[in-house]
Amino acid sequence: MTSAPGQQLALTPAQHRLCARIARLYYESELTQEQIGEVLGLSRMKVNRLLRLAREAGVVEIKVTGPEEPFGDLQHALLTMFRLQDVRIVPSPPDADGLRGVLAEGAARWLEEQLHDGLVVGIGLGRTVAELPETFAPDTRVGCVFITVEGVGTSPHAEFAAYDVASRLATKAGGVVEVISAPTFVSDPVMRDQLLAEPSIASSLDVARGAGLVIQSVGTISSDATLYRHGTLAEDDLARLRSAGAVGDALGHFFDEHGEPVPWPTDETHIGLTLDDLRQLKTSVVLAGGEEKAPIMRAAIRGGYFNVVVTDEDTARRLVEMGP
Amino acid sequence: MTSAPGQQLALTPAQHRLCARIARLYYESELTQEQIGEVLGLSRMKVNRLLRLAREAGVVEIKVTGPEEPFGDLQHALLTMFRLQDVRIVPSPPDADGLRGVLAEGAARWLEEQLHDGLVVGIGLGRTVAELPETFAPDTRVGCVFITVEGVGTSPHAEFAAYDVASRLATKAGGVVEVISAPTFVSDPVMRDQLLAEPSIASSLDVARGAGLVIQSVGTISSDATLYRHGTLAEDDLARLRSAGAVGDALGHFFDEHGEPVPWPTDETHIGLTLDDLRQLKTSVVLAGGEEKAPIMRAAIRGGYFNVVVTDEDTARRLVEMGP
DNA sequence: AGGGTGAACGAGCATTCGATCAGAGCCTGT
DNA sequence: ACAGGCTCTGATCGAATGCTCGTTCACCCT
Repeated sequence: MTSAPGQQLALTPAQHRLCARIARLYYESELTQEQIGEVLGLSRMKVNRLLRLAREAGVVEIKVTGPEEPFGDLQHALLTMFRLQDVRIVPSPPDADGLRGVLAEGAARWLEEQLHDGLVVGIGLGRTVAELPETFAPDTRVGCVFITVEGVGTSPHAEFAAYDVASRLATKAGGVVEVISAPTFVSDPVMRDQLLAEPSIASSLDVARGAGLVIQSVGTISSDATLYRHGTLAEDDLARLRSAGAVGDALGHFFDEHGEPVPWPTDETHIGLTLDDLRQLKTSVVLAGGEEKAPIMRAAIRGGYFNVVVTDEDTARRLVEMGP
Repeated sequence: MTSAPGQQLALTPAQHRLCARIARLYYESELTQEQIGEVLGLSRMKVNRLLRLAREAGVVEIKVTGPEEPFGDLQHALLTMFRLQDVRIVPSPPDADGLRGVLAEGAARWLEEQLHDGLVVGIGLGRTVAELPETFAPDTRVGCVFITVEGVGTSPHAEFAAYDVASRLATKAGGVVEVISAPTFVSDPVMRDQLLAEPSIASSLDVARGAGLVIQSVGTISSDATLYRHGTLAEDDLARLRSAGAVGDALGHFFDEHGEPVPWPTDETHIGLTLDDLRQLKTSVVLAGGEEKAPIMRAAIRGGYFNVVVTDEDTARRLVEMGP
C-alpha cells in the first residue's frame, strides 16, 4: 500500500529532519521545488534529490484508500501484473457447474457500471456471455448500441445466438441492437470476401470495430470447444492446432501461449473482428474462468487482445501464480 | 498531517473506484498521467482532473513522518507562519535567569548539526551568544571559519568580547577564527569610513558578508539594552527611538514593528554588517527569548533579517499568538 | 605523489504537469 | 423553440519537474 518498500535506507537524524521539512513544504504547503530551494537556501536540484530520498526512505507515505473490493489483493496483483484497465473477481462457486452463472452475474454488474450514453457495446459468442442478460439490470436507461462482433448465422445452437443476447441486453438498457447479419464461418474465403463487400455487413463491421467496449470469452482447443462441437473444427484439426502451438482462440482466431497468432485456414472464412481489431479497442473484456481457461486467458492478455478481466477467484489466483 | 481537509466531497462508488485506480497507478506504479490515459482509455487531462479529485476527496493520503521534535506543533506553526528555514525550540526554564543558558545550549546543539567543511560562521554580540561556547562540542573537527560580524574593540565588557566567543568556538570545532579588528562603534562617520577603507578590515567584512551562517540576538530599546548600558545610546535616545517607532535593533541598527529600518545616527558610526547584509545571507539565526524579545523577534523576522529561530517554548508560543 | 573511484553538485535540456480557454452538449426558464 | 447559463471536455502553452552529463572534490589504493 506504500509507494516505498520500507525504510531500508538509514538516514542520519539531520537528513531525516531536512527530508521531512522539504516533504512537508512540498506536499502539505504545496510550494514548488524552486521555492523550497529559496527558503532553505538549497539548489532546486538538491531539493529534488532530497525529495526522492524522502520517498525512498519512507519519510513520506502515500496511501491510496480504495473502496474495499471483494478480492482486493488478487485484483491489484492482476491489474499491475498485466497492466490491465480493470479487473472484476467473483467468488468461485463450490461446483464448477455454477461458474458460468456467477461469472455472467459479475460481468453484468460490471457492465452496468460502464454504460453511458453513446457507448457501443460489442457482444461476442459463448456460453458464459449468453447468460449475461439473465441478471443484467441497469438502473437507468441509456442510449447504447449493442452489436455482435461476429457473424450470427441462423445456427440452431443456442449459444451461438449472439443476436438474441445483444437484443435482450439492448432491451434492458433501453438501447438499440445491431447485428452482423452473416454466418460466423462460411465455407470458403471467396464467399467471405463477397459478404464483407456487402454494404450492410461492412458497415456493421465498422460499427463493431469502433465499439467502445467488447465483451466475450476465449475458447479451448479440445473436444469441449464450442468450435469443435459445432463442427467448425474436425478431430484432427485439434491435434494439429495443438502441435502448431495454439493454446486457445478468441473470435475463432488461434494464438499460442505468448499470444502470438497461429494462422489457420478458418481465419479466412471467419466473419467478424480480427485479433488486430481487438487490440485497437479502447476496452476489451475477457469473461471466462475455470482451470483449463486460465492459460488461455493469460496468453490472450499477453497478446494484448484484452485489457479487462472478469473471472472467478480460483482462476484469478491461477493467473497470478502463472505470472505475466 | 493530511494534504486534504477530509472527505467533504462525496464520490459515487464508480468515481471512487476510478480515482483510487488512477491514484494507485500514479503514486504506486509511478506511471505518467499520459500512460495512465492510454491504459485506461482516458485523455491525459481527464486523468489529471481525476487525480486532483482523488487528492481533494481524500482518496490519497500523503503523510510525512518527521522525527519527533520536542515542540513539533509550535515549530511547525512558526516554520509555516514566517516561512522560516528552520526553528529550534527549547523548554522554557522555570526562572528567567536560566533562559540564556538553555537558549545557548539549544543553539549550540543546532549549530553542531550545521557545521560542514568550508562553512563560514558569523558570530554576533550579545549575552546569550556569549554563552554559546560553554556547551558547544561538535563531534567531528571541521574546517570552519568563525568570524565576528561587528567590530570588536578592546571593550572591557565581557559580552562585547565576540572575538573571544568566536575564538573559543573555532577551537572546539577545529576551525580558524577571523576578526573585524575595529571598535563596534566609532565616534564619527569619517573615522568609520576610514576604517572601512583599511584593507584588513574591508577584507574581514567581505568574509563576514559571505558567511554561510550568522547567529546573533536582537536588542531591546530600554534601559536594559546592551547598547544603552554601554553608553552607545543616551537616555533620551531611547525615548526618541521609541517615538520614531523603533522596537528593537539587530547589529546596532533599529527597525520598527514591521521590520522597516528606522535610520539613526549610529548607523553611520557602526562597523559591521548592515541589515541589508543580513537579508542577503543564506542562513541568519536569531537566538533570543523572553517576553520583551518576542515582538522584536517578530519585527526582525518580518524585515527578513532572519530565517532561522532558536528560542524557548514560551517565546515561541507568543510569536505564534502574535501572528505573522 | 599520483592516479583512480565514486559521490555530490548544478547547468542545461527533454519530459511531464497543470492553468487557461474555447467549444460542445445539457439543463432550465421564459 | 431558443437564449442563456452551466458543466464537461480536450487543445494549447507556460511552468514545473526529473534526467543526463560534465565537473569538482574527497578519499583511497597503488
